[in-house]
Amino acid sequence: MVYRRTHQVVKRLAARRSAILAAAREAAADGGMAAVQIAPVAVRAHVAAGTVYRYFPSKADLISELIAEVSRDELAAIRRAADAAPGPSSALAAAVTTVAVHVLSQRKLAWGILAEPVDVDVTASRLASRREIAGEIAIRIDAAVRAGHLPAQDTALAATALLGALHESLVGPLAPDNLDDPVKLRDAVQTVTLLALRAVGVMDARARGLVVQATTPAKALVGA
Amino acid sequence: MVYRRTHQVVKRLAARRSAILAAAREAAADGGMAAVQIAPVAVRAHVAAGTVYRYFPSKADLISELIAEVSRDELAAIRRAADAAPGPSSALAAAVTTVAVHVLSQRKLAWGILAEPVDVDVTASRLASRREIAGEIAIRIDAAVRAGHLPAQDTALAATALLGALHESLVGPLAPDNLDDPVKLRDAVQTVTLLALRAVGVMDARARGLVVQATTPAKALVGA
DNA sequence: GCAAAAGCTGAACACCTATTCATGGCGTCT
DNA sequence: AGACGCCATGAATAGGTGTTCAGCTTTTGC
Repeated sequence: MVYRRTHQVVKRLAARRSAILAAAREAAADGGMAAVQIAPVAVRAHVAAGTVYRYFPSKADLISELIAEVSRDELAAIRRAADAAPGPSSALAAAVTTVAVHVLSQRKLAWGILAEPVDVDVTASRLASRREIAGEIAIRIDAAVRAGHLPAQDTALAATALLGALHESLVGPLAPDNLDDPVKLRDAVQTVTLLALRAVGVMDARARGLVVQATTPAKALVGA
Repeated sequence: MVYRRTHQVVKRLAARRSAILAAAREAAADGGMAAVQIAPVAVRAHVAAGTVYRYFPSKADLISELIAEVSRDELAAIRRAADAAPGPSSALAAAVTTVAVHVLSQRKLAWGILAEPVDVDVTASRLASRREIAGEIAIRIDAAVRAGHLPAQDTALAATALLGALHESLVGPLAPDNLDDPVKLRDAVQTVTLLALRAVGVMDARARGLVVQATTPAKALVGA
């Protein structure tokens, strides 16, 4: 063998791969999943269309990785927020709020990751993504239940329902469209968080709504 | 003019149109929206592919009407159930239960109507469908609020969130897949109804969960 | 029965984007 | 410096499905 990948090359390859993924993410954040087409993404990443296929076997794989990546970031943010909370109930509230703020900060991207029609099959990665997030929420609900703050319940189902409520009301087609106003945005987050927490049995949810103020402002979360 | 539509012909045309819509509905109930393709639908309706275009300008229109039709049926069922209830809270519970039972009875169809990726743009009719159903739920929430059974709240947002919770947990990708068992089915309906009612502030929701027993059994609702 | 008009047919077309692959360029090792 | 081979290119290809339309069938009114 007269050719071996040098460290420099490996780094360049990795960078290019990241660039392609980043380009896909930008495209999705910009115009939804519909905008994630091979040719435009390639242009964004400053490579040729064929090059994309040297890094991803197919468009489905590209989008799947995109979903996985966003999902990982989201999960990390949720954990960070929840772990920083003083108790199980606050942790749950923080987790819910984090999801709400994130999806609102990146509506198009969230819609694309969650539910937007795509011409390739990405059900598997979407399922995995939802499972991860729902699982994390379920864990937090469970903790609150064990701490005696919530009634016993089917935590998995409850977590799924919570996410459904958040997504539908904040990024779904019926979501209010005037959420650019920061005040209304915060109101929406608070209202939905309140609903979600009451759904699982929190009684003093209104008081906990204040945790919204304690979390990192939306701006800082946009990039995460 | 030596040709005028006779009553008989008008009836035949209407019948054919219905047949095509029915075929589309069957296809959707059978294999989701992905199965609603012009050629197969035409076969099911016993017409040629071209004939479909004599009744619907495009596939998007066909699917839009399908969505509208199912939505109308759903709305009627919700109203019927809610109006039969003795009071505002029961009406709300009945409405929620009806939605839950219906989507569970026709998972594939519901998924297709609500969220399944489609290759044509049906956002408008989906939006209208959601708006109608959510509006009806909002009305029922509002009635309960006015009766003093629920705290004041943004009823439109609450209704949207409720539907999101129902849909995600019952027909979404994370929905339990063993809901063929009638017992588990009823459990799921009851659990999700409980969650939904608590979300809007019902305190004695557990007791109201019993309304599930009072509603028409799933079997009778399948065709509706 | 016949001409005119509407309805129906289904094979051919059109369109759109993911995917391929022959070609050229660049990095690596002796 | 030179030869070898990986990497990148992007125009051409492929494939599938919605849509069209010229010809055929059915219905109507006389």
